[in-house]
Amino acid sequence: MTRWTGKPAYAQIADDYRVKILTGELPPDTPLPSESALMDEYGVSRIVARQAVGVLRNEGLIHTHTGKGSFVRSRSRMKRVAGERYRRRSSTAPFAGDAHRAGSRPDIEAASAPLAASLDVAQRLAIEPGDTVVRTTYRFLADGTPIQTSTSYEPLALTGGTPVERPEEGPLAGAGVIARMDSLGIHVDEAVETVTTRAPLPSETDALVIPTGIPVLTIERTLYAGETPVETCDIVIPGDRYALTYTIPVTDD
Amino acid sequence: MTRWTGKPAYAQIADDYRVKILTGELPPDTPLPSESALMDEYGVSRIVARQAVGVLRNEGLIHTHTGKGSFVRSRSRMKRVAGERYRRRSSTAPFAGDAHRAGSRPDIEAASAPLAASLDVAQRLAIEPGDTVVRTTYRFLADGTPIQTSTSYEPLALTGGTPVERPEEGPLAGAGVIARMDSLGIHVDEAVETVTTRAPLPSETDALVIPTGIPVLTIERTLYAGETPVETCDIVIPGDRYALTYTIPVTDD
DNA sequence: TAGTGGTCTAGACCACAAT
DNA sequence: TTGTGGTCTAGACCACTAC
Repeated sequence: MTRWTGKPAYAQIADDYRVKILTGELPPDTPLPSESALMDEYGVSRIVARQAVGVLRNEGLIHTHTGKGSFVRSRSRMKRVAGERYRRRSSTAPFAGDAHRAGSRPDIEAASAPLAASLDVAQRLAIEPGDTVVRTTYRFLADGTPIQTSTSYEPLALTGGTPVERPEEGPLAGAGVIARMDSLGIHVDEAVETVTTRAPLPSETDALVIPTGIPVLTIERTLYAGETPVETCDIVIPGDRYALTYTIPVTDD
Repeated sequence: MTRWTGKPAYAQIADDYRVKILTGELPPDTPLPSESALMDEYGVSRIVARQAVGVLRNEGLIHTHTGKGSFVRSRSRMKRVAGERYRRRSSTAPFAGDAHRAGSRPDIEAASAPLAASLDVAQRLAIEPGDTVVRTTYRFLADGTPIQTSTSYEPLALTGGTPVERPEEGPLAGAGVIARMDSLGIHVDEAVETVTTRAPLPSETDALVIPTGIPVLTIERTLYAGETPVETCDIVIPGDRYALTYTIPVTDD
């Protein structure tokens, strides 16, 4: 590493290979040079070679497997179209539709329990903190690999004592919130989604099998029947496997 | 580091401080122990202490400054509400409104030039590859700090020879695409946005001053007048400074 | 001047994968 | 058995910051 271009050695090595990956000179699944090969090629110590590889891994451009090597990541994204998700008459939950369109076999794990609403959840549902809500945690899988988690909260005041009190049980199990609420005469007519991104929590890394360097998309979604919030949930999806599409009407003000 | 819990030392140290940060035990701007303090506390070498700090930095939980130390990052997000952005009669570009609502002083840099449409841009605008488009690159700043870049493409066939051919010049400079198109009798009535997340490119890190470990949100947006796309653009925003809100009507299908 | 983080060298042992 | 990446030690020099 004799030439000095104002950047540290590891950054220059990372830059070189980033260009090769992004231009397609190194297509997906191509192996990168081993750490010792990089040491020879650039005349640096192993730490520096590793650091360069680490940068690319943290950018999500490559993945590494011990004993095998580093490989260019392939990027393909499932499309989640908000407008298609929220249809009153669909008989299955929106996720199943997404998966079918992508040619994947969907699977949903769900478990629910009542609990007292936290301050945050109470605000989102326009109820009092401490009021009872039914919390349901979901994990969605496509072809056996987990691809989305969701934690949903519904006021027990709406569903308590009805056949649809628990989303994963009863006659409308797996049918989706909108259909279940419809069966109670509650007609959801609006969904509000707030999208953010961040690094995954360790628990999310486990639950969703997220490789190092991949951020997650988080969606805070609240469903409204008129002015009344009837469900709110937190959705977490791996950022490299999904694209979210929204259609917004342009109004006259 | 005598106790062994199945995780490498650096991961355990990172876990300890991640918990302290996420639970609020270490509030924003709190300094973390220095590397040598971590070496003493856990009985590890400097490399390991640094690695632990590096994990937290890559997760966006802390930021480090040479000669000063590591500090818990403060997280506050600007809200970008899609429904409020797309109003035909607003006199300023949507970004200025976002900024004003957040109490920030907005500033917009823009530069445009004609060029031949790439395959991708041509598909998005439903024109032929090679057709001339006007490309405008924007950089949006709030209180002097860059907060969003955008690269916009408009078919020259729509705007060529009119006073609004270049977005940053003419009578409607800074008024936004929708107003400019309106002045030509082209009435935008729909926006389609596709949101993804990824690590920033080096150029984006520079242009947006993105700290290590922060992903970006990318929005591919196309504006339609009826069935006709009239503008498409690629928006890049730092993932830690924005939340995107969308309102979706629930239809009967 | 002392302390901080940023970079780097030269080793070492381990688990895993391919042969 | 050989090569790979994963972890770790014990040093070193530098630039920047605070005092």
